[in-house]
Amino acid sequence: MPKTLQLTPVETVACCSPLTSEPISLEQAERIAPLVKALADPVRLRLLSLIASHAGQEACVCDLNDAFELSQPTISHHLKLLHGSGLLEREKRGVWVYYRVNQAALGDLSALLGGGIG
Amino acid sequence: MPKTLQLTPVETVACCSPLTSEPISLEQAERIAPLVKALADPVRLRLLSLIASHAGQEACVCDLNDAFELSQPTISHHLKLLHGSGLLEREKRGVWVYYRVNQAALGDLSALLGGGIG
DNA sequence: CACGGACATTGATATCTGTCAATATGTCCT
DNA sequence: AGGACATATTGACAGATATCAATGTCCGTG
Repeated sequence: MPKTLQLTPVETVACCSPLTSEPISLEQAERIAPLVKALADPVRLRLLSLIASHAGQEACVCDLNDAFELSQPTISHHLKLLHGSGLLEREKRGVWVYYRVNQAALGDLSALLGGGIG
Repeated sequence: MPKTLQLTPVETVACCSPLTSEPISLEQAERIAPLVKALADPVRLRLLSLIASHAGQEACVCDLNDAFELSQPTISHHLKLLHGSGLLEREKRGVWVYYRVNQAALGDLSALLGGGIG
């Protein structure tokens, strides 16, 4: 296959002025929405918060599973979504998988909403 | 009916430390998620952006309808969702209805993600 | 090499969501 | 009052999503 330029949703958000400075385009909206959607779930919000505030700013899936009354595949599904959107980074160490928050991604999203400098 | 204390999602978010400072509770997550979900759609992102950057920081529904290739009920549906979540304020003037962005709401959401002071 | 444990994938299902056509509501003008 | 227009509500439907049970994959250990 051709070597197409592949950007994560996060990377495509980073370039944008705040929502409030000028109307965003259809294309921008369609790139940003999946990122926001990745956050728009109570389980994923808690996952992100758990990981971000965990010692070493990272957490093993085993820890996360224990924190919810949900099946292991369900947690795995949410983690995959967060990772796919670029909000979480993934590292496998031995048998365990560790996730950490992509702070820049969260920051960009925050700047998008919060006004910032534009 | 009894005079129960009713908070919009926005009002319940404003109180929270950033996601990254400590693990949010189940209850917090369930209050925050609807607010994020209200943003998690390309049409609603564009609506918000259009209104925020419009002259006078407000826009009439008629203007908004024209900006999309969607039916009038669909736009009305999205506006209702944004208004219900507290992200948009609504004012009827004569036959027209004007929406404006609740900047504080956006700001709170931004702070929730962006770290802030905690 | 076989087993067990950690995590991911698949397939099924119930619920939620975005959309539109049709209709209702409310307001101004004549 | 009646008609025209702006917006909202309802009902229906297709597609997305959250969840689980079952199964697969990968790695370390005995």
